[in-house]
Amino acid sequence: MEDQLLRLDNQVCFAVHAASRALDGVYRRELRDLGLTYPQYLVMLVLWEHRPGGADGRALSVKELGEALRLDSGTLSPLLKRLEAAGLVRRDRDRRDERSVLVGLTPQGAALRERAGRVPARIFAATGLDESEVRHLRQVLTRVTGALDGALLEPAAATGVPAR
Amino acid sequence: MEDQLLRLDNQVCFAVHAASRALDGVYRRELRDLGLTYPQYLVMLVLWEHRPGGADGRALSVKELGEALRLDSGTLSPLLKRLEAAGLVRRDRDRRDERSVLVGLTPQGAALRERAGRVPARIFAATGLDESEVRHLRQVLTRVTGALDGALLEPAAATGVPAR
DNA sequence: GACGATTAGATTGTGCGCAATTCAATTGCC
DNA sequence: GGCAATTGAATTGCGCACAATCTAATCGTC
Repeated sequence: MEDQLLRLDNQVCFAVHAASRALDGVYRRELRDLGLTYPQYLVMLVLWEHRPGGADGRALSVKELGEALRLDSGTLSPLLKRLEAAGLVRRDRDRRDERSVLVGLTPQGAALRERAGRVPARIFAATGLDESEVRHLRQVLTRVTGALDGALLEPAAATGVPAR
Repeated sequence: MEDQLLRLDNQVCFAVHAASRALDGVYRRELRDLGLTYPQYLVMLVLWEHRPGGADGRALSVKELGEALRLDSGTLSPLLKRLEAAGLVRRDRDRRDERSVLVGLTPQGAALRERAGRVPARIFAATGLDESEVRHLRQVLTRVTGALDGALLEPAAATGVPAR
């Protein structure tokens, strides 16, 4: 019986892993003519979101981007350099705190938003889910991610009863 | 309103992506003293499963492993070489079909199964889910993965109504 | 104001994942 | 039997992800 539970658990972890890769595959196709990968698209989404006006909305530091996307500088630094090389973002040192690098959109980066507009609908259709399932799935996964991140902060063996 | 839905869709995709990485992080810690990464652990799970007896259970080809794990040779070849270098698996050409490589467990690889036994329970605890939630989540994700893989086989723009 | 501690990014190294290509073995067709 | 097409692995190239380390800037404390 315990064996049953454990097998089930393995399957759900694998299911998350496999679903993530399958999503990545569909995004890869849908983003190809935008010249973006899925992680790059995520960065662009955050940037688009934070300048709802058109003008020169406020830029975000690498740290803020990392907090929003749960990524560290080891991932973001090279990714942002690629977006910069593609002409989509600018990276400038913050004059108020020279440790920070502020990431902002170029006109081309801002303009890309419109072309990316149809992507979510295609992905949504490809999942075969309805809206309430999406809502529920998001809620469950967000809770799980929080629990997993919390578990990582604990010693290491805190899976059950506290030490007596 | 539609915009709202699209945002939700972006969120659920990100939730899958983030949950997958969070899971990977917890597995990383739990598998550290086994010397395995999560993908390596998945390969070992498949091998352990396919030789339930103790003896010299049947080996699996790289192709069969790839089908079970949804991975291609570009990922599996170097991964299996690392497992081989670690002394956990053997790789031998199939004498019946010299194109195939059969992957089998070494005694050390088989022995590792026991030490890995406690891992699933720790992961399960870390997710904070109960058994029925796990079951439901697995079912939804498996369905989504199938739908996404199916969508990849279609032309590219088949998001809605078929052409009239 | 000087100095140790902290913080933000960048860099390096390792491994996963996939597309595209290559090569050898096998199969199919004539 | 001979040759083209197919199949199974391996390799190459690129990008993501994370740990560990490094550097420079800033902050705290005295």
